This record gives sequence, C-alpha cells and structure tokens, in this order.
Amino acid sequence: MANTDDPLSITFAALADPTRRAILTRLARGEATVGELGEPFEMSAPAISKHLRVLESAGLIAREVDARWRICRLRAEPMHDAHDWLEAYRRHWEGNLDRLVEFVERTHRAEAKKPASGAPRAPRKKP
Amino acid sequence: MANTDDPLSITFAALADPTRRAILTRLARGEATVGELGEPFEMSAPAISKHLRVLESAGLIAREVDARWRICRLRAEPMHDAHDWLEAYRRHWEGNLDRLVEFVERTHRAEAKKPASGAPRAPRKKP
DNA sequence: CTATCGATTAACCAAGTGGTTAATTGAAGG
DNA sequence: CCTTCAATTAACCACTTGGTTAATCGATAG
Repeated sequence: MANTDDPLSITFAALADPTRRAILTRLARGEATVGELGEPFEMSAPAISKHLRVLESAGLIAREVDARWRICRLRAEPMHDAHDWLEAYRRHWEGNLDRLVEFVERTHRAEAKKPASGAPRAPRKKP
Repeated sequence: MANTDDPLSITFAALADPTRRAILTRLARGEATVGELGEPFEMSAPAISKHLRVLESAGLIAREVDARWRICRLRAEPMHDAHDWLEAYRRHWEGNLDRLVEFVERTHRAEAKKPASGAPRAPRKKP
C-alpha cells in the first residue's frame, strides 16, 4: 500500500488492523489523548503513535495539541465512501444470493454444460 | 496481515487494493475465468493469481475447476460484516457530526477550558 | 536550571505484499 | 506422442508494515 494509493485503498488498509479499529471504536465515544488510547493495549507508545499516524494520514482521525497532550478525535467521513462501496454488494449477501446462484448452476450442470443464468461469461471456444 | 488475523482484518485487507476491488466488481456482473479477470490489467498472470488467492482466502471468491479453466465467482458474505462494522459510524459522518462537534468545542474553548459535551475524556490532572 | 512527563522520531528488525520471470502442472487437440 | 493453452507454483526482488528500544522534543512542575 504505497502512499500513491487511492483514497479507498488507504481507508480499507487503515481499517485492516484490529488495534486501529479498536482505537476508532474508542474515539467514537469521544475524544482522547494518545496515552488514553494506548492504555488498553500491551504495546509500546511508539507503536500506538504509528497506528495513529496511519489513521491520521487516512483522514480517519484528527490530532490537536493541548499543552503536552495530543487530543485525538474521530473523523469518520472516509468511512462513508468505504460503506458506499460495500453497499453495492448488498444484494449479493442478502438472501444468500451467492448460494442460490451456485445451487441453480450446480443443479443444471448435468443437464446442460453451460453457465447458469445471470452469468454472462464470454463463451470459451471448446469445439 | 498475518494469517492469524481476525476475519474482519482479512476482509478489509483484501479490499485495500484497487486491482482486487476491480476484480470483485467484475465478478458482481457474473462468473469469469482467471484469464478473463486478468485481461483488463497490465499485469502478469501470476500477479492476478496471487490477487485471486488473497480474495479466495478471505472468502470473497470461490474457484471451481472446469476442464483447464478456473471459474471464479463472487462470495460477498464477508463484506456483510465489514459493512456492519462501518454502519456503526454512520451517525459520525452523516450531518457532518464530526465538524459540528469540532465547532461546538472550538466555540466554547475561550470561555471554559474543558472538553466539549459528548467527550467524556478522563480529566488530565493539571493542578 | 533541572527533572519529569506525554508524545514523537530514529534506527533497526522480522515478516508480509505486490510485482517480476522461469518452470511446472493438467487437460485438449492434432 | 507432442504441442498448446490456462493457470499455478517457485524463486526472487524492492518496498511496506508492525513492532521494538533508545534518543529527542516541548511543556510543566519543582
């Protein structure tokens, strides 16, 4: 995941870590300092700092300096695009559509060796 | 992202790549062979094969052997959990709640040096 | 001024990622 | 039998990631 990646990839990559997701969950309850955010984890302070930098550069948190504390707060906007992207696949998981398509195809396989309906794969030439 | 990661992390990590997301988008239109999936990308066949392996071990696609072709189809179920996780943050991005909270806090900062409402951060002892 | 505290940066490491080319497997066809 | 084709595996590469410890920075307290 280079820094040249698109925003959606950066968002998903930032979310692909349980520590970072837990930090976001904590921040959903309200702002917190870096020390407070790191307290639940058996992890060094620099490790937390790195996680926060990933979240910040993904635009998922904002940091503000208050004396010698850094106050972190959630910026959930990037999640909106990720949510929207997933939304397009809702019909595929709802009603077990995946399994239905698979069932129909598997059922018809013995009768006719061609893909089930709704699967417009270009026919492979198999003379 | 080690193979010991939790399912949600594996799902998000699999989605954190534009090539893999494009493959999933293509599969949403119907099943396809590995060759068909790789055709739009200026990328070697082994590279596509690796992406497909990531998607398969994340449970996002299934492969089936048909003669010398591997038919890939979408398995969207893991996206459901990812979608649900993001759903919990909807109120934070809807109505620009983030900016609202920030505005309220920033407005009251000069009057009273304490966190804005809805931010139950443990008070740092600053005698 | 000095010590301390919250947090970050620096330097390093093991492991993973995303890509390559070359070799391999397995099925189809002349 | 031999070739060809779809796809994967093997071996390798540059780069990233997630973690560490040690050093640094800035602000506060004494």
